[in-house]
Amino acid sequence: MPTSLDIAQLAGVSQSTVSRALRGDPMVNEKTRDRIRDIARRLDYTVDKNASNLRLQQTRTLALLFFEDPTSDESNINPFFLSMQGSIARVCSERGYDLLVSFQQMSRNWHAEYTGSHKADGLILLGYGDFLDYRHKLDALVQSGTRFVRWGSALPDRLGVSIGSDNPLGGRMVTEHLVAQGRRRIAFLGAPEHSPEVMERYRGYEAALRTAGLEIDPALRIDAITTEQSGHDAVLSLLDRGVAFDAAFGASDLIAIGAMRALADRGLRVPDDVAVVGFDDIAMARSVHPPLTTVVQDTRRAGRLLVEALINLIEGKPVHATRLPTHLIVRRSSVAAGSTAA
Amino acid sequence: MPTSLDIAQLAGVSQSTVSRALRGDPMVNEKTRDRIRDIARRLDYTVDKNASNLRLQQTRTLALLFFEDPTSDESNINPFFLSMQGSIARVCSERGYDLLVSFQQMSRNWHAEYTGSHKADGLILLGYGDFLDYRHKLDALVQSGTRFVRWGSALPDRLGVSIGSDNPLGGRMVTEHLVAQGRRRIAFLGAPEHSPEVMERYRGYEAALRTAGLEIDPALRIDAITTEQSGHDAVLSLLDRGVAFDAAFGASDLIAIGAMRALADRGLRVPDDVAVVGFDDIAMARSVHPPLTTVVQDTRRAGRLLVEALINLIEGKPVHATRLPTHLIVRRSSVAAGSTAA
DNA sequence: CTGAAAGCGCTTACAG
DNA sequence: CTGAAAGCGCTTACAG
Repeated sequence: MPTSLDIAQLAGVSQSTVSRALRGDPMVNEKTRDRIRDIARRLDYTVDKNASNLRLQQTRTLALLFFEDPTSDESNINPFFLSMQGSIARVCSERGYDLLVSFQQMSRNWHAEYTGSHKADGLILLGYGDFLDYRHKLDALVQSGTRFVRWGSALPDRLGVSIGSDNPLGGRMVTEHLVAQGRRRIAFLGAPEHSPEVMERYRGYEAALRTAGLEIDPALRIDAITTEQSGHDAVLSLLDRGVAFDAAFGASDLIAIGAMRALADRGLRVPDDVAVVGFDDIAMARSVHPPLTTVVQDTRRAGRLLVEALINLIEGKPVHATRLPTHLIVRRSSVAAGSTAA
Repeated sequence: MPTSLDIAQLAGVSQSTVSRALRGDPMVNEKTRDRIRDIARRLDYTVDKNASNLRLQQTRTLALLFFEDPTSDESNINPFFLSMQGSIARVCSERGYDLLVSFQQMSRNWHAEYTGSHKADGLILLGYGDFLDYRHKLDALVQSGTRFVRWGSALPDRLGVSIGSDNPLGGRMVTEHLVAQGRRRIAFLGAPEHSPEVMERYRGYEAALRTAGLEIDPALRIDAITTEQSGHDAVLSLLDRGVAFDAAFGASDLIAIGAMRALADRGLRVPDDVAVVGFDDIAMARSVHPPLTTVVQDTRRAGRLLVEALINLIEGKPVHATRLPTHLIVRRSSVAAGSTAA
């Protein structure tokens, strides 16, 4: 690999001048600069990032950390998070940053591993299992002065900057829609205690039921983590307990899709016997049968905001938590054929 | 951030000794080593990667480059490639490598950008648009001595190391299956000229037809790139041309899923009127209606092989192209209710 | 077993 | 406008 010294020798100037010319320093003579750049191009020269990063004390790299649900054995990343990666990667390259991607366990020391070692200037945190563990890790990150942003519900400032959807509104819209469809016994499939976002969705659900004058029956709430299997199991256990319900609100699309499978397994028709709604609008929501009504989160915008917030943080600019609008997209899983409502 | 010099001062030793102790050099006294490690842990010290990489002339980082189809406007990465990322990331971390991820245009100079600049020790190439452009880029990479592996069909050695599925076999299995279902006019949706993998699948299709004594009708072959839209359009144009067919083999699941939509739009039943088969087994293949018969490629193993081959290349060990076994998974999209065959 | 020193390839304040 | 020099934080050959 050629170095700036090689270029300097060929151009008959000092290595300092090469460095200046290549960085576009206006002080260098235009002719000299052009000559140097020509030679650099000819030799296919690129600045050694390790050397320049070391000198500049930066990395121009962001680390995207996905968290696996510890309870699932596999690389079970919710496709919803994966769909954000495209936009994150695009905005990073737009802003001249590289993106390091890693699937993480909660046990690792993210600060030491990424920012402490100067592999990255900051972290983007996506997805997580149980929030109790996660909270400790966030606290530690704040302690160590690590720059990070995360996708989630906006929590007290000390846990860092978060970008997230308007989950309470989403939960309310889903529930109001189901009520408008004439549903009265709406099951909630999700684990509010283990995730603030799910808690917000649940609060929206409760609020809508209350407004509609419907009972909030604890028997209708059942834990589920974000996997099809878990949604499937949740429905089976409701049925086995003999709990009557005419609708199911899955805290995520994966849960809702698993729920639809379980209903089909037991010979129940969606939406005629049970209307089903999810949350996320992953690609599969459109393609399942019947297509799934769900809450759309703007992953494109989310990715952009995450990256831009993190870069602002790194550059010492002010940053605040942001809540993104959501909207309901009604598909067939929640609208019975004979239904009068849209 | 503490440096090794800070540790040295606290431990009352030289900075060299700290470096040796932390790297586990057996020459340092055990007690000294333990003391140094204790202090390092207490200060939350981590080796500066820029400094150590510069000194060692390596990066311990691999770059995963996804190629977007230039004809599609959006971050339209085939989910099949995304599903490989999980396994790639896992194996990287297992082997102590970091993973840089980027969505690339064909126009960029990957060598200069990643390996030349010492951001990565090697490249993993996944997905691409037109092979003609791609081939030039691969040639250039070989010229520059860049270490890289790619997912694709095994081509002549000068284009680098490739890991890919047994596409000819996959194409044959699909076609034999359709023939066994009594189908005689099997459309092929894909662009063999623009992708060696698709060409291999097409060859398998031709071979199976020939063995079955069926005609190879050029009218049944229609170009499509790997998007639902393109599969959709391909079927519409076949229908509009009045080409009769009782089965469609999509060169990818996305194409096949788009084809199913187009058939539904035109009031044709799958599989009764037209049997449909895809290739890849993306998650959506299971969830579409009817579920899609397809060829399973082992993405887990593929990811592992890609990473391990690249690391071997980097370490100067011998590496060879590998072809992975595939198998057909039969779902309802290809088996009519009254069908006698399995 | 340990330390002093060189050097990886840059960037930039300082001097001219 | 340009060059000589310092220094970013490591690793390791060399000397003891």
